[in-house]
Amino acid sequence: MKNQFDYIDQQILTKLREDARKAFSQIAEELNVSNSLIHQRIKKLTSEGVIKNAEFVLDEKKLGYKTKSYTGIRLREARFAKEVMRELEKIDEIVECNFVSGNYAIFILIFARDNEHLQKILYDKVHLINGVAGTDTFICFDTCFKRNFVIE
Amino acid sequence: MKNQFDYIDQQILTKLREDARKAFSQIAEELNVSNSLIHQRIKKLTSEGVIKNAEFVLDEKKLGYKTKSYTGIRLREARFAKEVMRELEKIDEIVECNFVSGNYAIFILIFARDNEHLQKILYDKVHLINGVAGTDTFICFDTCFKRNFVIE
DNA sequence: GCTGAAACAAGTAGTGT
DNA sequence: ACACTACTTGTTTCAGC
Repeated sequence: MKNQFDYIDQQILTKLREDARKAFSQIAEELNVSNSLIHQRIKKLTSEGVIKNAEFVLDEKKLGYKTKSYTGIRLREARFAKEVMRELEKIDEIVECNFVSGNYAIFILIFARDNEHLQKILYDKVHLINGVAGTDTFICFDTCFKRNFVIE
Repeated sequence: MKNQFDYIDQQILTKLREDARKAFSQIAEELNVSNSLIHQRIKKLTSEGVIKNAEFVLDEKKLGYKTKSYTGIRLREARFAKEVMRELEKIDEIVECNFVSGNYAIFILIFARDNEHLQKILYDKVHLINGVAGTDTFICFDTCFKRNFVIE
């Protein structure tokens, strides 16, 4: 099964994923096509939702978030999931929230200033949410690597 | 304790994190400062490593990755960690790898085409790495939210 | 540490094949 | 589905305050 994306689409996505500020005109030059073709393709890919947005990636440690943790949440009863999720969304330090299979109902990613701050988030906020039975926290000592998936 | 970043830095980071293609000149206008000041600040923030890079965010599902999973890896002996990590890095579908505290030594994020593909990655690749005792996989049914941390 | 002007490069839209 | 042209806008550098 092949994707609905041709070589030009694939190249555009690859190049812009590496550098969102890359000039469209330069991509055109590298692919030996016109400026406006690149424009049209990007417009198409954006309207299709393949391109979601463009963002600057910032260093969270340099901005004061030294403690990163993955935390699994156990629920008292499975039916609390949505309600708990809505409460979790109110906590700014929780930057990602997933419904998952397995031991935990919900799996979250937390960026805290330090370990003490993380403890406060867990004890004074997450644990007080109605329906939360308990949490298991995996503190991230080091992100060995982080990269993009392959576009085929 | 305050950050070493003033209002202009903070605004630049916030605006560019929301939209990496935003014109620097427009940021200048919004903040009522000169064009070149924005340039100088961005240069400074980039050289300091606060700004890491700029990337387009793509929809992984539309590009064929339907199954996302968080997977914890248990090691036969803790000292295998680095070696195992280097082997994990060779598997393209593993897009993030962390050393963590708790039950698992290593925690990874996998983007697979479907459940069958995920199974192959785990059984035919991860489980064959020397030092890996076992894995626990949390398949992500839904990412309820994903957002940026607050810049203060 | 910041501005302003000027030269250059890129983005955008319309037209034509 | 693509290229060409003309017009608008943004980027970048540097002299000067």
